[in-house]
Parts: sequence; C-alpha cells; structure tokens
Amino acid sequence: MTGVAWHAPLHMFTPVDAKPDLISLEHQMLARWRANNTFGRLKAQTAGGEPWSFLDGPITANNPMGVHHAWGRTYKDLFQRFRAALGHELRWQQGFDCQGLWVEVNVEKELGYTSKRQIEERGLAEFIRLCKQRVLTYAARQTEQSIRLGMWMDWNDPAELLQLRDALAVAPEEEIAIHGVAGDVRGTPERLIGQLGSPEIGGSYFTFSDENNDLIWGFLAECNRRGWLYKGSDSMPWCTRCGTGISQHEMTEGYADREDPSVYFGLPLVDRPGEELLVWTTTPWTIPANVAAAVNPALSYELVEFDGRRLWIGATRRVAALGGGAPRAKVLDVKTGSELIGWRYQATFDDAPAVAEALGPRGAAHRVISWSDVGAEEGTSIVHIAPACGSEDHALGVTESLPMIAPIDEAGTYLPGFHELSGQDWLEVSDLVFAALEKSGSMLRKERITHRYPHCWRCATPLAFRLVDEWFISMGATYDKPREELTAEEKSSSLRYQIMDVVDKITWLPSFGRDRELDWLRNMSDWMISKKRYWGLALPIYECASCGAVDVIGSRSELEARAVAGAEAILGRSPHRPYIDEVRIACSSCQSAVRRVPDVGNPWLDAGIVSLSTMRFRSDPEYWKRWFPADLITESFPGQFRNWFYSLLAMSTVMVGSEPTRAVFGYGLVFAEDGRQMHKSWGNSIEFDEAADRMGADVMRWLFAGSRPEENVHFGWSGADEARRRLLVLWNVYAFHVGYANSVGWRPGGPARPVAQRGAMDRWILSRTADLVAKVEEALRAYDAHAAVARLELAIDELSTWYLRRSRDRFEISANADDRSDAFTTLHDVLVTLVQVASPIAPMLTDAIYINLASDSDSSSVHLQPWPSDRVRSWRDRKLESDMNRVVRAAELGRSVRSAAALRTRQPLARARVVFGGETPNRELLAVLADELNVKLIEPVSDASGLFERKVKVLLPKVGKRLGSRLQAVITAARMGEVTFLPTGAVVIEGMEFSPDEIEVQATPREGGFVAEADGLVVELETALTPELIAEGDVRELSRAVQELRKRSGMRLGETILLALPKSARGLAPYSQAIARSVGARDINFDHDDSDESGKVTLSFGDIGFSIHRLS
RNA sequence: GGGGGGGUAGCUCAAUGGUUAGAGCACCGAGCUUAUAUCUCGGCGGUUCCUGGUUCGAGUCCAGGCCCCCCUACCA
Repeated sequence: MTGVAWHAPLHMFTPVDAKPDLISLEHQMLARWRANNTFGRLKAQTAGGEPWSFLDGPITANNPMGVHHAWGRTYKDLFQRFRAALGHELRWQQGFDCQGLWVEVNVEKELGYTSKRQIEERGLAEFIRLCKQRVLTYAARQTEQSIRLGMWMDWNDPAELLQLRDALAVAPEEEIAIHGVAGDVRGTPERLIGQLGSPEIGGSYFTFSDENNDLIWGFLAECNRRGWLYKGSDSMPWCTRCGTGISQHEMTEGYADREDPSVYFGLPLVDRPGEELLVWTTTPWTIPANVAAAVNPALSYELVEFDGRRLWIGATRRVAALGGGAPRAKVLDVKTGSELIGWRYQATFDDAPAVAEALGPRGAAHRVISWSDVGAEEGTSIVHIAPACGSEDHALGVTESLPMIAPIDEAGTYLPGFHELSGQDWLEVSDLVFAALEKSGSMLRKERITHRYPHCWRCATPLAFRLVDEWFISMGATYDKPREELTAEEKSSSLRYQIMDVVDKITWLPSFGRDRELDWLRNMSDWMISKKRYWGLALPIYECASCGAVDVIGSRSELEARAVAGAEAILGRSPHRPYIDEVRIACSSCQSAVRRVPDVGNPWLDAGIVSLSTMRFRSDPEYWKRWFPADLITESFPGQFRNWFYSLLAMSTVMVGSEPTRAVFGYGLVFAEDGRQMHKSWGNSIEFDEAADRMGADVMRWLFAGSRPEENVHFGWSGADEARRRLLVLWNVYAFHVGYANSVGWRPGGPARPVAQRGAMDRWILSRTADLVAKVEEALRAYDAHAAVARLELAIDELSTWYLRRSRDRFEISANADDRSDAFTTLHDVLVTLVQVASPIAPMLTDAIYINLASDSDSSSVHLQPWPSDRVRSWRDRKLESDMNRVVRAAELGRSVRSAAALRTRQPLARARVVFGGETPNRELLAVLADELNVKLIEPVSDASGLFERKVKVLLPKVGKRLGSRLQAVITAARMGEVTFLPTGAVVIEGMEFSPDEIEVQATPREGGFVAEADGLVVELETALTPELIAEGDVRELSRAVQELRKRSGMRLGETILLALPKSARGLAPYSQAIARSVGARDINFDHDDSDESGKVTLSFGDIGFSIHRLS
C-alpha cells in the first residue's frame, strides 16, 4: 500500500510504505485539493494581505505543453506558493498567447492548405474561427497539464473552454452561460470568448480578448500621436509560403546553412566595346532585377584578358574569381574604382518587358555606382545591385535614385514581363537564369557555395527579399555618446533611450540580462509591427486612398463612433478579420471613406500589452494602483530580450513611462540529457505527459528548481532518478517516524520537555532547522530556487544520516520513555517544518507527509500553513552547531582511520584521542562521538606533538616576490624538514628568516600511526584489543547477523524469537542478555545443530552457524 | 562579418599567478545499517585544446592558431 488513506484512526498515523508510489500519491493529493477547495481556501486566507504581483508571460496555446514549459511553470508556481505562505495576496492569473502566425500555420496544416491564397479562397471567417478553436483546444489541454504539474492558478474549467470552442461552431448566435467570478455569465460564444480573463469571468487571460486588442489600439494611437508610427517602403525578408514579411526580431532564429548556386557573369560596357564588368552573386534569381553595379571608389580594379574576353575585376579578386584559369589571364589596364563610376552597361534581361519598362530600352539606366562597403575579400569587388531584392541594395537605390524592378509576387512567383521566368517559383529559376546568361554570352562560370541564409522561423522556407510597404514604430535615433550625456529633447524624441532608462529600474536576474536588453535596444532598428496575414490583432490604421492621410483608432468605441459604414459587421463580434475589415471611417483630413489597412499586428504586441490589460489599466484605477508594476516576471531568456521583455518594456514605457515589473528572472533552455536539443527523431525527447506519468511532477519540479537558471538544463531520466533519490530519503525518515510512532503509540501534542532541556542531538537538529527556514526564505526572496533546493537537500541529508542514524535507539520501545518522547517531538517538529519550507517546490509529496503527521482536520494542508520563521527562531543555537560540526568532522576522521587500519567499525576500541583545535565540545557531544566511533572513551588532547611532526609551509604569495629564484630551494628544504624554529615563532630555512605571518606550521601525522588530520582537527585511535573488547565485537557482529536474518525472513519488529547458537559460541554466554535484547530473542540456547543452519557469521574464534525460530 | 563567453577526470563543473589542479555523478573495493532505492571511508581516473612568450613559478597573464556556445548582422 502506498499509505495515503486520509481517515486514519486518531490514535495512530496512517501507516506508510518505505517505497511509495509517488505517481499515485500525486493523483491522490490533486484529488484532495480539488475536493477540499484547498486553493480557494488559500486565496481566501491571503485576501487583503500585502500584494505580491506576479505577471505571467503568456504560453502559446497552440500545442500540448512540453517539459521545457514545466521548468518555467515550476518557478512561477513555487514563488507564488512561497509568497502566499508569507501572507501576501496574489492575483493568480496566468495567460495564453493566442494570436499569430504559429496558430495559423497549424490550422493551415490541418486543412491541408499549401498556400496563403487558399485561406481567402475558402473563406477567411471560417479560418479565423478555426484559429480561435485551436487556441481553446490547447488552452484546455495546457490547463489540464499545468494542474497535473501542481501549478496553482486561477484556472478555467477545461471542459468549459471546450464547450465554448464547440459552441462557436455549432451555435454561434445562441446565448450560453459559463461560470464567472460572481455567478454565471451569459452571452454568445463569441462574446464570452472575447471576455475570457475579464474581471467578471476571471480565469486565465487570453491575448485574443477584446480588452487586450483594444488596449493595443490605444498603444498604437499613442505612438501615432507622438509621431513614431510610420509606413516604410523597404526591401524586406519575406516568407513566400507564409506570404508575409519577417521582422528583425524574428530573423535571428532562422539562420541556417544552405547550399546555393553562385555565378560569375559579365555586364558588357556600352561605351567601352568589348569590355565587361565581372560580377558575382549567390542569388541568381535576382539577376533579372539588376539595376546597377557597385564598386568601391578606393579599391583598385584591373582589366584582364581571359579566354577571349576582356573583364573588369577587383585587383585582389582576380585569382579567386577566375578560378583555375587565372594564370591564363593577362592584365591590360588598372584603374581605381572612382574612375569606373558612371560607366553604363547592358545586361542579359534588358529586353524583358518589365525590365525595359523600368530601365528604358536596352537597359539604358544601368550604370556603375559608388559604394564604400564593397569589400576586397569577396566576389569580384563589383557588386550586382537589385534594389528590390535586398535591404542594402534598396538603400543604395534610394540614395542613387535608381529605378526598381520587383520580380516576384507575395508567393514568390515571377511576375509577368520576365520572359520564360514569368510564372516560375523564385527558388526554381536558377537554371533558366543560367541558360539565359549562357545564351547571351554573359556567363563566365558557376559553382555551388554553402552560406548562412535566413529562413522563416515558423516554416523553414528560405526567405526572399521583396519590396513591400510595412508599418513601423520608430525607435528613434542612436546617438554616438553615452546615455547619461543625452539632452532631455534627445531622449524625449527617442523611444530607444526611454526604454533604456526603464531597464535601469529593473532588477535583472541573472545580472547579464540587463546588458543583453540594453544591447538589443542600442542596436535594434525600427519595430516592424505589420504582418500581411489573417489571425491577429487588426491594425487600427486607416490610410486614406485619396489624400494619403493616416488615422489610427485608439479604441473600439472610437471606431464605432467614427464608423461611416460597415459598423454593423462587427456588432457582437470580436475585433478580428474579416468582419473588422468591413468598417469604414471618414478620413480626418478629406472626409473620404477609408478602409483599414489589411495587415494584422506583430504578435509581440499582443503579449507586450498584458502588463496593462491584465491589471485593468483603463477600467479600474484602484486595482491598477494595487497591482502595477508586477513584482516579478520570469521566462526562459533566449529570445525574450527582443521579444516579450522588449515589447513589455516598450509598451509600458510608451503608455505609463515606467517599468512593468520590478524584477526579471530569466532561465535557460531545456536540452535532452545527452546535451543536444530534444528531437522526436533523435529519440531523446520526453513529452510532458510521459514525464508526469513516469517520474512524477514533484520529482520534475525538484529537478528543475535545483537547476542553475543561467545554464541550460539537461533534462532526463537519470537526473530525475537523482532528484527522486533525495526526496525518498526524506520519505524514509518520515516512514521511520510513522512506523515507530505507531509501534510505541506516540502522538503529537503529548508531554515533551522544553527544547532547552532536551539532549544535544535534539537541540542541534532543531537549530539546524531554524537555519534551514531562514536560508530557504532568504533564497526564495531572492528568486534563487537553486540555493533553496541545495539547502533543503543538505537538511534532508543531515536529518537522515546524522540525527536519525545517531538517535535511532531512542525511538525504540525499550528506550527511556521521557527521552523517547523528546526524540519523537523533535523529529516531528523537524519533519513538519522541513516539509513546510519544501512545499513550494514539491507541493504534493510534502502535503502528503504533512497531512499524516500534523493534520488536525480532514481538509488541512501544508499549503495553508504560515511560513514558519517565527515559530522556529528560538531553536537557534550557533555554538552547538559549530561544536557539532567539529564532532561530525572528527567522526569522519575516525572512520577514515579505521578504514586505513582495517578495523571494522563493529569492533569496539578502548580509546580515541582527539585534538579539537579549540574549545572541547561538552560531555554529551563526546558521548555521541564515542558511540559513532565505537570507542569506550574520547580523550580530548591539546598537545598532540607525540603524534605529529611540525612541518613548515612557506606562504608563497607573501614571500615569492622577495625570494625570486631561491624559492624552489626554500620549498624543498621546508618539505624535508630542514627548518630551525626560533623562540619568536619565526623560522630559518636555507639561512633565511621568515616571520610568523609568512609561514604556516602544520601538524602532519607521523608515519605508521593510526591518525588522521584535517584543518587542525586530529583523531588517533588506540588499536590494542583486550579479550573483552574482542568479545564485545563478536556480540555486535552476531547481533548484526541475526538482525540481517530476521529482516530476510520478513519478521516484524515486535516479534520475538528463539536464537540457537552452536556450542563453539559458548564463550559469548556472559553476554546472552545483551544479545537477546538487541535481537528481540526471548531465549538463547547453545545446542545449535549445524545441519539446521539458517544464518552464518564470522567471529573472532571462527565461523559459526545459527538459526532463529519465530515464537509469537 | 562584428561583439561576448568558453575549452580542466568518462559526464557536469570548481580552482584572488603559488607548493601535490579539486568536487558531484559514474565505476571499483571496503565499511555501516531490520527507516532507506540510502549512507560512510577509500581507490581509479588529467597532455588543464594546440604552439610560442612573460615569470622564481602559468589552468590562470600575453600573442597566434584550432574548436564550441551565446548575442548580433544587409552582406554581393
């Protein structure tokens, strides 16, 4: 049995198995919490307490949650539980991230769509509904998983979320009711879904909620008011599968090596017949869009004759560009780049209609331009420029007023007007381009190269560059001087620096987080907030087609007020596409009816607004004041410096000019145990559900909480085994306590002496427990779960391997009753306190222990107990701790001596001499040590010179500089003992004098002695044995063997036996009583017949066999 | 490409320029124990990435090279 029946008779603890089934234990605890509304009681109990505000970073509700989410959720839950135990009131609200491309991509996959066009063809309304439904599906799933993890949040009922999901499809117009904070809330599914997380409905917040979207509109309107919102035309990275631009924030995640064709080709010069510019590119699909060729005015260029062609080429690039044929080249002329500028040339695709239209007949506009960034290390030092197909190209195009040729549409298909390329996919046209280059005689040679190339971080499609209009929030200028030297005007016009100032107000953990965030802010370009997609925030931007004026709507009510058409389309609906697109407003400058730009918002807007939207920034000033800013946010830091942390900071800075949180606690990534990323195909990944089922949530939480947040965690089964092993030690102490208490009928609340009158072991473990409480509190206040776990593991270890091991006899039925009740009371107090302070980390296991040990009602829980710091403060006794520390270390030394001397511990010895190196511990502690070392007497010794030689260690950092090259000789002499001691405490070595502060005198055990030394503590064992000692050793040896046999035979503690020993053991007869007591024998006889042998043991006088018989 | 961090035992990581480079895990041996899946003592295990340099002395400082990770980038 796993021992968790919650209605044990009052006179005893519920018996527990030493080998618990942790998984079923957890399920029992979760059921108990549910049945007793334990979490609800905690909320009621902490209501009105000093607020502690946690702001949850939303989890993307798009898939089941993974073990990596469990790391963060462990932190979130344990810090919240800890704060509740301190008496704080909390909001207990977690959030789901709902809008964005990641949801769209999955819905597209489910529908089997292969292109963006299909979404509009098959109907946008249905697509958006499916996105909402998918979010609700996984919100429900992640809710269930989080509850399984033991995470206490104000959860929605998962079944209700699914009910909403289904109603949305089946009966969207029909009103239904769901549970709210104060009774049922009624509405259509669409309306209710839009209000999830609201003050009325409660539960998790959803970033697709009406309020969340509405507040982002307010933010964008504010940006516009300050002149920071603008439409930019640029050549942007573009995913042709998703049909949308990729912002700078998203770029870094998608770089990967890719093999591409690269090509060297010539551009014939118009005014220098027979001569060509040689250029190189790795993106052949951009060649038809070529407009210019750039050279570095400062570099040197050569005209070479090569295989019948005359080619201009960068002087340093000749060999690389011409490849193996380079030696055949003959240099005809040399010019600097500046001399080439303005040369006109022709190109292969000049006669294509689209090109001719942009450049004039025969590529009239082609020319050589100057660009100082052209390098001498790559290509031909003459760069092919296609202003529509690269961001730097575009910038040059603008400066040089070049025409632009945009060759592909949003799906990556070549537009009409490019001959045979038209209608082809951009990734497939290389061969057609090469054929055209061959045909025109332009091609020189081609090769394949591998380079880092950006890919779509969602679908891994290589990114093209397209000329597009996107909306940006200006980050402001970057000044070339330190932030503190900026003027007020400079700062007020630059959002970048305003955010940096806010960053300074936040505590970043680990501390490098601050530097990373500042670094990102310093370097980031303007924030691209538009996406040419469907499921997301509808950008409230209205650009007038007639006059070009831009209106940005700051709220839904403003939109409804300004609508001149289509307002009915959004009645009763969420502010999403396609319905929102129906609304027209009057242009503020020319009164024309204006439609919304079709773009949706960058999803980090959705997550970034939550410090405002969930804290009722606009709707409830009292609430807002109480909860904003948050005390803590915590997320996995890779990526978040430019994503959530960034958007949270930016939006809070714009809207309220202050920090959204007081502390940011970041942690790393979860990797598989082999140190690689988890991949299903590599067989090293672990699903959350599997981990919960096999290792258990508490073990998982313990493992995560004990990890170092600034490193990546290597998560797996052996790490879990380690964590479980540690927790099981705690469990076993608990099982011991329960077992013995039940067997002697001990119950808490009985008589026990005051702590001050109890024995040293009791006072020591209580003092250590007081220290434990203080240290764990200190660590958790500093968000240092790692330190808290380390201290807890030390506590478990000390309790088990020192306190309990040394005190075990005191719990037995035969022990002195007063002392036994002290021992039980002490162990009980320590265990209860220990599980209290461990409960934020392992909430289920600890509650199971607590309930059995200390429960006074059927509904109590460790999680309803106040943090125990006040209760334990008086237990502290530092002097005792330090004395005991030396006793423990002396015991280690003694064991080490025994091991070296091959004296087994069961053999008692007459005496140990100990140099404690300080005040001698009191008699009681000496008795503990004597017992532990199995010696009759501990003799404290102050002068151990008989056992030791004095050795002098020269302190190198102090004397090294002075001695120089004579140092080695001094060290050697000191090691050989060639040292003269002076009365002053100084010494002379090699004729040089060293003052006492330049040396350290060490005591080193003499060779051959049974002595061990460490840090000034010395233990020597007297190894001479008397017949009495030998006999006592035999008694203990025999007892141990009998106990072993009893255990093997499955005998219980109380059962008595008859022990039969052989005649050869008659010498032990005087000790019969002692033996009988220790092994629970009623009688011992010495007529054992070897044929009936069931046990065997080696004693001083030889091997004997023995047998036991059950009597009761 | 730029910036930062790192490379030490089979694995995870320590070591203000100082004497014989340490822990934990893993492995091996011994010991303790009717609470234990535990615990204790000991052992095994090292080209401190490579090559030079500075120094009485280098894992540590300097230079160059190799490799890994992170941040960042428009690279032809």
